[in-house]
Amino acid sequence: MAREAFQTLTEPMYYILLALTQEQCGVDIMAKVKEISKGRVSVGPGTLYAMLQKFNENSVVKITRSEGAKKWYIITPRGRDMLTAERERLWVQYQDGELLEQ
Amino acid sequence: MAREAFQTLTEPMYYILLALTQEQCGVDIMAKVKEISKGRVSVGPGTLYAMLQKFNENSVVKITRSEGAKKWYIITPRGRDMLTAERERLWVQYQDGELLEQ
DNA sequence: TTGACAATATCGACAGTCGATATTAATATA
DNA sequence: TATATTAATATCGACTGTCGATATTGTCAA
Repeated sequence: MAREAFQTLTEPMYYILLALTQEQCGVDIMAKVKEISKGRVSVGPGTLYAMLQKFNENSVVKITRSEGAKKWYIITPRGRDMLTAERERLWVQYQDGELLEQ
Repeated sequence: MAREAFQTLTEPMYYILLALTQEQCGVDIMAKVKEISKGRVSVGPGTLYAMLQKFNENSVVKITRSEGAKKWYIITPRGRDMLTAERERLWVQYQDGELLEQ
């Protein structure tokens, strides 16, 4: 049986989904990721468009409209759930590192 | 030019290094990762031994002693710095997800 | 129509993950 | 001493995701 997809989100995935809490087209997502991460993270086109396809196939994201090749995306409820779960996981992982302080 | 190694640590890497804040051999690391993560994370041998080699080559970890094939490892100061940096990154990424709450 | 541009899509090389399996070494037992 | 058992490490191949370079597609202005 196929392993559950997107068990833990990678950093690019996380910021792509965060960007898609508002409708955005591809290039806007790249800009938005930079904005949300205050310049720390940048996602290249190879990663982005491959991921958008995978996310779309898995109903994590959906296409809202398209003009020619240009497409707009937004996160789905399922995607939001994944994002929330991932955020909690980040918190737990951060907490598990507390033994560094000792 | 080679890209800087270990820019962001993956979840397995993070817990392996956390386990190595005390001297451990391979199988003990696997057990320790489970313990630290309260059962949430488990690292298989394929991931572990490949990573230990890479970490060792990059002075993230060092071998303290060996008996036959069995080796003990511990984190280096460089490894500790990486772990601290990664922990801060996790916190930042968590914070960047705050816009989900709005 | 053509040229420039904006946006999306694809490509190949690479890093890391994973469980299954192989190898190695120490120990127990006949 | 041989041999079986066990514990631990090491390797393998398939797979997912990343990345920047490049190709493709579509739009608009001249």
